[in-house]
Amino acid sequence: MPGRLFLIDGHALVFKMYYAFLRRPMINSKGADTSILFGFTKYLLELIEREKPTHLAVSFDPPGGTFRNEMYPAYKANRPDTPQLVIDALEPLTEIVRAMNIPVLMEPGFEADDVIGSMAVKAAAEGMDVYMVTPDKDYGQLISDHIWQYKPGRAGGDDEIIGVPEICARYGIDRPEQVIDMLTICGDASDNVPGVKGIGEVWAGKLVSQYGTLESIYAHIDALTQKQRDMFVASRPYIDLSKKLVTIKTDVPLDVTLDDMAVNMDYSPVLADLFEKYEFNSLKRFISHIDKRPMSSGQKAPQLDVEETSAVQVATAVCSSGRCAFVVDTAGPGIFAPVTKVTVAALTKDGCIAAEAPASQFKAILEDPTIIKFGFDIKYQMDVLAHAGISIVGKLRDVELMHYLLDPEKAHKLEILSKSYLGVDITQAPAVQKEVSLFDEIEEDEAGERNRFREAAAILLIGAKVWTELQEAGIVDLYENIEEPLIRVLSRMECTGVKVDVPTLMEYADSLRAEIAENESVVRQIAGDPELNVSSPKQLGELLFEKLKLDPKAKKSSKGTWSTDEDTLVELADESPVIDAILDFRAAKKLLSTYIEPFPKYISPVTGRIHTTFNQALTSTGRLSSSNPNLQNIPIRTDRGRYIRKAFVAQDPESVIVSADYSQIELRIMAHLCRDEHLIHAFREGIDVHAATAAKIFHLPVEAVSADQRRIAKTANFGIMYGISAFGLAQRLRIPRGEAKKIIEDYFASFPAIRSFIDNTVAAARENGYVETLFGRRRYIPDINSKNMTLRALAERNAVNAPIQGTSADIIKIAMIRIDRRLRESAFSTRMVLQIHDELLFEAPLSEVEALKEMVVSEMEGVIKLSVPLTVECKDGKNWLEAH
DNA sequence: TCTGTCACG
DNA sequence: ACGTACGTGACAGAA
Repeated sequence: MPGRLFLIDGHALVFKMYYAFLRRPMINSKGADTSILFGFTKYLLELIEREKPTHLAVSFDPPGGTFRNEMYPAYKANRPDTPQLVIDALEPLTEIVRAMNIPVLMEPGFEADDVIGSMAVKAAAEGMDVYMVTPDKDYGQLISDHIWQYKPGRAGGDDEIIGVPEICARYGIDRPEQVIDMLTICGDASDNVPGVKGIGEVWAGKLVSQYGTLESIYAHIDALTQKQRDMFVASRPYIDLSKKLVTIKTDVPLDVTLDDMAVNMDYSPVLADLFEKYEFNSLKRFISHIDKRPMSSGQKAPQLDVEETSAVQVATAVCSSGRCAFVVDTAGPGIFAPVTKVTVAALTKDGCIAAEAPASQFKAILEDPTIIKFGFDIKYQMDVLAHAGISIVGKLRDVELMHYLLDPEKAHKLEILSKSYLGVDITQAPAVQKEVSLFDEIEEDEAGERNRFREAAAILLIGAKVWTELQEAGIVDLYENIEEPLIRVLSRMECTGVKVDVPTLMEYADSLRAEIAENESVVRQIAGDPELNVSSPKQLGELLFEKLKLDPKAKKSSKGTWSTDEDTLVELADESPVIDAILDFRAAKKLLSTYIEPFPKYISPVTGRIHTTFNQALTSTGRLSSSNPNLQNIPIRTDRGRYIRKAFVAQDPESVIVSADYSQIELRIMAHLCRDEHLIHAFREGIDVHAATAAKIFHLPVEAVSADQRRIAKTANFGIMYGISAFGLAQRLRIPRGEAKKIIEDYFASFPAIRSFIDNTVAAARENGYVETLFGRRRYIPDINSKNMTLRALAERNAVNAPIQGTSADIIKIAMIRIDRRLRESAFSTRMVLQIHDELLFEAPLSEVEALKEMVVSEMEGVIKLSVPLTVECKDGKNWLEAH
């Protein structure tokens, strides 16, 4: 019978999982250690998915001794005691394996080796391809044309398949059976198998290869060197015993047939119950096809029972369980809105209870460092509670943020999570109003619809599940070391705000308005239409390409409308003076309508400052974003735009703005990730990296690189990180496509490591379904296998870019956390006010500037040691413009 | 609400 | 033959 039989050495795999999780075990919500169960089960499910076995069995060592102990009492005698965790895992594991319709092979008196060996030989004789899944080298002796050893890889590494050629090469022998002679000679300290003392693997291999068998070595013992002869003779009395001990039996009588081992993925509903019990949330996808069955044993209809009770009772339950969920209600939007009430939920042995009360009644709980707080968008709640004189102390488990780490591109709304994690509809709007500007009208009507009790309970229950998923994904560290502490840092920054000088803005507004009016009239005049709306792309398109008949080569965009973006217009600049007028109009209008006019309304009457919102659970790559208003896109690239930055000032004449920014951080990260020696060298030596790139691709000495060549190299460097195409590069550099193609070819020829980094990263995305940053932050790339070439190409660019952009985001987040801590511990008055992806902005008293700069630079540069240095530029000035 | 445009890293 | 550099947010007009 043809097919693929996988025989799993259960004990070996259990021990592997025991050690894999030793440093950071998985603890479920009941406090039970599920590391081994989870690791083992996940390995099985992935093995089935990846290798598609037709037949499968797991073998465990039986309790009690085996025939080897009878013939040699010292066998495995000096093994350390089996860890309790391993012992405890065996029975539940057997239950899981059985629920997966996989037979458990166990024969009293024989080890798993013997059972697997016997089954392997038997099945191979019947025409199966057999894979013995084990890391144990003893199995090498069983390998044949139809039997392989399938060696599980170390964490993250690939599994290794060892066949006849590999095993022979490994020891330098001719036939796999000689592994027995090898093992006999070498002995096995951990099993107490004596072997020939003084002979190691190298000599054993040579001798076995030369003489064929152990017996033949003894037959030719006179041909050995004196030393070797002595060693073999000394071992003679017990060498036969050793050989018996290391020889795996292949004739154990077994009842199990091939049919019994046929893979049957129609799993028992019991399995779903077990996954529920152990909280294997991330494994449910493997059994989703059975999950849908109605009314499997013990499954309840989805519901969310919350008993509404008194604050005192809830407080008691919180203290005894050590955890709670909380939801804050405010009168109106914004971080200065007064807190109206707080709802707290807790678990008791009878279920979930919750109570609402004025914030002050829960102050003790919220400020108790020993209580774990579950919440949703905790940063906002921290902001508003701070103004009510309440701080949130202790561990923070923000359901939104945790879920963001699991898959940043999924929706993180509470009602969606409730549906998917609990099967419960909690009705209406998210737990907390977000992203509403300070002075928008308060939305009425919602209050009656929402149920804070249910929301708080849902947060608590979802929180436990999402937490186990973080453990399963191995990204608890990312949460606890980066995102969780960052919540407090960002909250402080939001509450601090930044001072914007309105008179500076207003003065500028007047000159911009004049410029806008002037250009508007020029355009209207040329158009011969006093009604023309210059801000309307549609009207502009019609003017330029129909009325004025300017080069109509571009008619792109989805709806077939004329494109009038800056690139298009610049191409046409020679053909009509109207173009320059339009461009000037647009530039001035943009500044006025985006960066000047809206700003006064964002100034808080409480602080006189602007308080942006940093969105921590939004981007696909791990960056922050800023909104209401966005302070991460204040102009800098043009002089007239940059002028806006003059309005970002320090609070008083005794203070200044300090700006610190990473130099070329993404390019440095790429250099580190791809280990390209030329790039690394340039950064280590402090050489201008774009010039160095130009020198490589144009085959010139660095001194001979022209400004234009450097510019081209700089564009190419960025392009590479974004997943360049010849078309894109050509367009950006305004050169023919052929030239762009040549540049890209020369680039990859000059930096071959980058080519393979890109290929490897795309391959990893295909293999795992996701890519990750240096700190383990994930981005899933589902389109990597799409048949749609455009989608797939985009997915490949994302796969390459996400680890670079994301690692940079991780690094500056760590810097922020450490700087924030130093600011507080060293009692600086300086406050961190903004983060702009690779730049941090501070407001500092003059007296602190020097100490601050030194501290900030050293913290930012010292976040992590890469193969290239991280360098930071730090300057100060009266305003943001001068601090650059 | 969607689209086009443009500000930033 | 196809589409064409990564990640954001805000504004104005069109629908």
